[in-house]
Amino acid sequence: MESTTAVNMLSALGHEGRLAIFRLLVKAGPEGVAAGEIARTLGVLPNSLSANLNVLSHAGLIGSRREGRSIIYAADYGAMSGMLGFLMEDCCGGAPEICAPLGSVLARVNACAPGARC
Amino acid sequence: MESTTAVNMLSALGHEGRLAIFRLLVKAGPEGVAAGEIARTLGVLPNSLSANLNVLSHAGLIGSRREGRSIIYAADYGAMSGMLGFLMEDCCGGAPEICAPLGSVLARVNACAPGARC
DNA sequence: TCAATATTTCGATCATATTGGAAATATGGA
DNA sequence: TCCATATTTCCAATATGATCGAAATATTGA
Repeated sequence: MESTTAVNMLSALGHEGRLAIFRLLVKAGPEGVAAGEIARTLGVLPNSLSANLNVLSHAGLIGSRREGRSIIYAADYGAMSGMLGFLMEDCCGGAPEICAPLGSVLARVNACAPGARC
Repeated sequence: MESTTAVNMLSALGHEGRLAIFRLLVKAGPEGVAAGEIARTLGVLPNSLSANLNVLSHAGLIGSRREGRSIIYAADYGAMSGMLGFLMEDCCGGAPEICAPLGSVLARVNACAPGARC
């Protein structure tokens, strides 16, 4: 993963409202949640939500699909995993057994992408 | 972990220079790296580095200790682990076996705190 | 086509973060 | 004490991001 990509993701998440949105979607799973339901759940204005969803989407952290007149947003677990892996790269010099397992586990999270059985 | 804490950490990392500093410290391990060496390695101005180290420090992501006339900075693995755990909380509803292992692994990373054998 | 719901775009104001130069502080050695 | 090294603080210019109201677009059903 490029450093710029990770920076975009992290700065997107470094915002109270966007972090709440993303965590909601992470909990919700690959099926995702409609924008309106997100707005209702978190109690935010629809235009603020739209702007924040746009930031998260451009960062690659979430994806969307239309369903009827709603637009469903879902976390991109693969992207998140890539970002976490980038953050932990060569943790503690790569040698210690304490940090090493992260790599393999993060790789497994990739399987939790939208569309996968999860 | 409080949401505000996680936001501070993520927004601290959502910056090209600070992410580079933090990744350098994550790689370096609990012994840490002197500020001057960080500046030389990354090729940044000492005042910019100082400001960025301050942001990372206030976010709780790194710690510091004086050693002679140098100040040694080191990643706080426990804090990082807490932030990652907060981000992944109840991933995919908590049920799926694909996301669940993250929790246990992140707990183990806590052992990689400064001072621990790592 | 008309009305209702869902979401996005626009535009202005306001606040906050970044940058780089220069000076200030702190430590160690001669 | 004096000097060199290491790091931080101060400052002003610039740029970027957040917020909110209001209007615009898109989809569905009558």
